Amino acid sequence: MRPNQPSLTPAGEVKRAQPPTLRDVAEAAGVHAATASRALNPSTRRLVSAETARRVIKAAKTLGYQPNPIARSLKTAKSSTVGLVIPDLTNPLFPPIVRGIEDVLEAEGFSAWIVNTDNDPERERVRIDSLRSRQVEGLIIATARVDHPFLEALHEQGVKMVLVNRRVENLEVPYVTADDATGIALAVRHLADLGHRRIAHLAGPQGTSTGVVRSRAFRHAIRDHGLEDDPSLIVECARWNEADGATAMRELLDKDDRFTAVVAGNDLIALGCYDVFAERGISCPDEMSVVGFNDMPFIDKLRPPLTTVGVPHHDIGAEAARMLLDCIEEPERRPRSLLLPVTMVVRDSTTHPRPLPSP
Amino acid sequence: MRPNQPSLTPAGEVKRAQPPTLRDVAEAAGVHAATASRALNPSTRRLVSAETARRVIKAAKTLGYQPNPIARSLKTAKSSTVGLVIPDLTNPLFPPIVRGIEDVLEAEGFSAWIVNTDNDPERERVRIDSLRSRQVEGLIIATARVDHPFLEALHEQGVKMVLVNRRVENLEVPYVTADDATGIALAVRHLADLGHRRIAHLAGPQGTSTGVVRSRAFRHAIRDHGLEDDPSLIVECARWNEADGATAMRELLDKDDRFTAVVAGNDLIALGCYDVFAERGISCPDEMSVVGFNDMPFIDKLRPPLTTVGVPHHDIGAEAARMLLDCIEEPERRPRSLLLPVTMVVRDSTTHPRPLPSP
DNA sequence: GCGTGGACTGCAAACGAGTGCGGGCTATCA
DNA sequence: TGATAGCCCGCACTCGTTTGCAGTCCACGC
Repeated sequence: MRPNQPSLTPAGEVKRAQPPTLRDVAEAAGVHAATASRALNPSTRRLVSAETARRVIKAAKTLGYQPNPIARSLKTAKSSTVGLVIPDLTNPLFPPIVRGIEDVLEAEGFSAWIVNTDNDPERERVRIDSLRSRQVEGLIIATARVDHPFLEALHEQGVKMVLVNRRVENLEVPYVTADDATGIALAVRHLADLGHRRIAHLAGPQGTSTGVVRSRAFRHAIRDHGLEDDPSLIVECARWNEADGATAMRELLDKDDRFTAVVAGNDLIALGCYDVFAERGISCPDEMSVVGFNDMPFIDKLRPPLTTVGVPHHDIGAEAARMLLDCIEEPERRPRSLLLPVTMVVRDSTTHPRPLPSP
Repeated sequence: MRPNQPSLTPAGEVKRAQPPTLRDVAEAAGVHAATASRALNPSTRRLVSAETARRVIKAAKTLGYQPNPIARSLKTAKSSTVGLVIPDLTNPLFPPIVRGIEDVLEAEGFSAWIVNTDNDPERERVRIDSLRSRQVEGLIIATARVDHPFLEALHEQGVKMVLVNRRVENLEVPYVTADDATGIALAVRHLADLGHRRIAHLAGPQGTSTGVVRSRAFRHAIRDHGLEDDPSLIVECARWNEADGATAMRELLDKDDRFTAVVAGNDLIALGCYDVFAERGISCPDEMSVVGFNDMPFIDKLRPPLTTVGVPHHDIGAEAARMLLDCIEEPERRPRSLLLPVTMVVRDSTTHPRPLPSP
């Protein structure tokens, strides 16, 4: 039945190609499987004598015994596994976060199942259900929207989770995000220092907390610096990508030609601006300054290198993972969230505004 | 003991918060668990009467029954899981491949464990061991080197695997790669057509099949077009990244200033060239043309947009996954490999050579 | 009327590890 | 010497599912 049948030794016993099991170890050490189990598990080792523990451990090592995590999970109802829910892995924002998460999980003996939702709620539901049926012990979620009933339902069912990059309104769930408000304030100050007075904002989707926080911070910063406070200078992008960034930029240019700088909701939206500049022959930064957000990999290689707000992606992932592990270990702890510091990364997409042509 | 204790109904029975099990379904349908199992599994459903199958399925649906994959794996020794071994997820080459893999796996009810090796052999060994102990049914490997004893050992132990982007010498293991040789031939022809006669090559590491195949194809193409065949124009990069690409480019420029174009082993190496151009005030493409390889995301946004060889990353992943599933389903089939077609993507980093300054 | 066969279904034993419980042994003390 | 406590260790069951085997029931044919 099995492709490679167990071969018979001359003595007639079956030589198993299968990896050794706990019983094999026990037998080799001359003890019962239960004893072997206790000897191998540090937290129960005190229940066996030092001598037998030593024998069992040695036998395990010589046999190359590896505990079967599936059997262990079945018995303990713990999987040492968490789910990681992101919109799309090919968005360069996420790989560094994922690495941060995995680096922490790995150190604790955990692993992550990654699922992509493509921002489709139905797909998200299906994929999360599948994660839960795989007995994940918690979820790290990067797809949260401001109003997200499904996540609320999960939370009420007691599913442990941590949000990254996003928050959900009225939901007592820990989150880890960059300090978006400060980042935007830094960006606006940078432009104001350069002399810009009329600054536009291509806001991210207002269905995401990130979009809301950043655009609110933008309005505050404009007022704090006494800059031109014109609501029509704020346009919302439907999604966080280049195409929608370009669309918003075109809309903005069509109705107003007097602003000299743009704060983009994130780097991809800034990329969309670049596309429109190319279309319309606008030179950046001479005619228009742009600031992005995130400092994505390779964004420094663009034409021109993008001035942006640097975000500690790896740390965001790492902190989120650590926080989720904390929640798993002590379920009674109350949620604690984290805002990670950002930095202003000045490159070549921003400069002094060109004096307006005299009329 | 358990944090949320099972609550008691007025009747005194225990209301379990736990998800329903197969026995619950069986009980609800008035049959034995074995029968329920057969009814729920399409391939054994013919063993039970249509009527009971209907009852069981209905009961499962009303209870919201989800089979426990852990218990199933323990019994069947199949995990519906494969391992995916890559050097580093933050290399933009991999996310599209990963998506291709997951799209196929998901459709077949499989999932992937992703591990990053950072090209460290020891780390690779540990991570693959951990995958195996998690009972993965096969591996997709993107970290293969030309000489890779560990992979050979795995293969001899009967571990099913598929290589992506790479091959291993003398190893009968299926692989899926881009048609590297044709890609390089296209790149050289493109430069030859533009009038370049003296073309350099920043080869990838010769410890990887990709590096070997591409540099061999480069030498062939140079001869086929009757171009200047100077071995000193080929420099090997230690790794496939920007820093090593830049190092190689500096070395090349220091010893020869008469070549007018470079074929980079991949896009990241080409990025390294860009850095050196900036350092030394060389203008691209006016003074030096560059061709990359892979057509990474966002590489079209560079200064200047990179001419490169387009590779169907998503398809590579998808085909590799399909191939692995085939190997799992019919272990006796002989290995079959795949070379996927590439395309020439001409952008602005290549142009006619500038006539050499008259002496 | 009895044997035969086919169609279902239940029983019980697995898969590999973890764990409450009890039994055996030794040491200690009266 | 006998009772007791304490330390180790093994027995047996459990997690949820699959599956070989055996049994039941009914219909059919000789």
